[in-house]
Amino acid sequence: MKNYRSEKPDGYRIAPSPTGYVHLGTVAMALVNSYLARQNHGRFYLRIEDTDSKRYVPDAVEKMMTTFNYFDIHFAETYVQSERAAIYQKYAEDLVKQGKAYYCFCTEDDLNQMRETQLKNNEPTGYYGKYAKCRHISQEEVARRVANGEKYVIRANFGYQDWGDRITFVDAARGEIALPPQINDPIILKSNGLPPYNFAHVIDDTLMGTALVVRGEEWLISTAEHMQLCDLLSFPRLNYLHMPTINIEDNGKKRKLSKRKDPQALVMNLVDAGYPREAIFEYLLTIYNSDFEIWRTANPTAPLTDFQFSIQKIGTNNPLFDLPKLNDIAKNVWARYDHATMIKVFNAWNWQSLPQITPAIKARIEAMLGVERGGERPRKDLVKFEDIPTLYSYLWDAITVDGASLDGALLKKYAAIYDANDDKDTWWQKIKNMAPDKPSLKTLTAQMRLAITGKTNTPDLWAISRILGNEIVKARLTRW
RNA sequence: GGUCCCGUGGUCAAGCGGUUAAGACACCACCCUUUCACGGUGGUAUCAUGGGUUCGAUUCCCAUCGGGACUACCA
Repeated sequence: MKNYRSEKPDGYRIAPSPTGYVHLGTVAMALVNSYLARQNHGRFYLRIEDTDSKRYVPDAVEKMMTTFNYFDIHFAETYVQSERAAIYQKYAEDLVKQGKAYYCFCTEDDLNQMRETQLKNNEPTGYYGKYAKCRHISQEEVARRVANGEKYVIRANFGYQDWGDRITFVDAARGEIALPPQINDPIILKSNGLPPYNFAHVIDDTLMGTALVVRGEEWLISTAEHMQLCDLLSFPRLNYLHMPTINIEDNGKKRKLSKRKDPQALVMNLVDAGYPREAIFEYLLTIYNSDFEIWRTANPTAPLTDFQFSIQKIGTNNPLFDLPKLNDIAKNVWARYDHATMIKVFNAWNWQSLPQITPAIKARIEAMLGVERGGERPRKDLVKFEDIPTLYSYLWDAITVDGASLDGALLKKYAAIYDANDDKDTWWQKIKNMAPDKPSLKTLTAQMRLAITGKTNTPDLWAISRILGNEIVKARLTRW
């Protein structure tokens, strides 16, 4: 076991519970912690918080690791809380021996009854004061009841300590916070022999040497209890940083991103939709570090790891998830990639999910991914691969065209001179020759574009025509 | 209900006692353009409210209101 006293804590971590899915917020925490670890020359580690036996999900850890790997998130160490039961038990028993914790035999019914009474009397709910019945059970009785096979939990005895009016600490992002002490005697060991979050957190982060506990804002209030637990265990108090949580607007109300209602909440949904990983990182960085965008503008092509993450620039508001913003970032990320990278990323994506995909169409898509790419002003119309069937619908054989405005004779004239082998200048020269004045160049190209692609708004027509080839282009031109 | 956090445009936000209150997204207009884009320029729009403190408050204090979180043998 690590002796925390002899080492300077240098760890940063994420501590998800294994539900099988990685939440956007978890990726955000991973991102922030890995920056902090890198910048402070610390370790970045993973702790699986699986002490809730009711919430067991098979293969959950494997599934999460797949996602982390996909995002190139790697850990120096990995801990699993359920494998550490003996450690928590030892600390809990030690506290019992010191009179700082005690066995509690109250059943669920007892506790429900207690809560009802408290509610009825307008008293705060919880296990405290006169309601903490098991505080005073004698050692003999404890031994007897345990021997009898009665179920029990271990509770910290906060009642005997004097915690003062307030417990204060400095949150790395928010400054000084003053909280009333927890007066309840919290459970530190559940009847299944495992600790709940509060106890496991304090022990693990102390033993594992966490320099800064970076976690969601939802933990802010319980920090008082965590400090009391540290005190009880004679551990130095931990350092904390509470991050804002990402919300979403629902009927004019803010609420946390929910994995059931909001597909964006699960990062793999975003990935499956064909967003670039980097866009997800960049979006999270714009949310969590207000000068990221300024840095990105100044360093358009620098790798993300060059960015200096700053704790001072973490906001304290809970931001709303903004899909248009993510989309914009995605466009810019794609625009930075070269054609070879695009093809690589596209192939790594589950392109098989595209409708009616054939080798020929896939080849067209890959070619399309190179159109107007590179150079000073790359095109920015692709958000996510999932959009390809609508964005580049003309790459499929069957297209629907609203041809009401099309001039069949004109298009046939163009079909007659079109040759996919022409270079761009030749192609353009032919078009100019075709339309000295009669139809303006603008109308002519609009007609061609509509007939060939079914759209009024597409990338370079010459490039698209070449990808489709003589046969298809001419067929589409001559059917009006 | 209690406790804690938060409150600058539609969204993300800079600001940290004196500013024409940055910037990004979205929206609109115009410009550029050998097609479509990209890009460029400009525009609409913000300090929740009420009290203080101060020569002066977006900035500091208090109250109100609003939003969020916690209040489990879940994390």
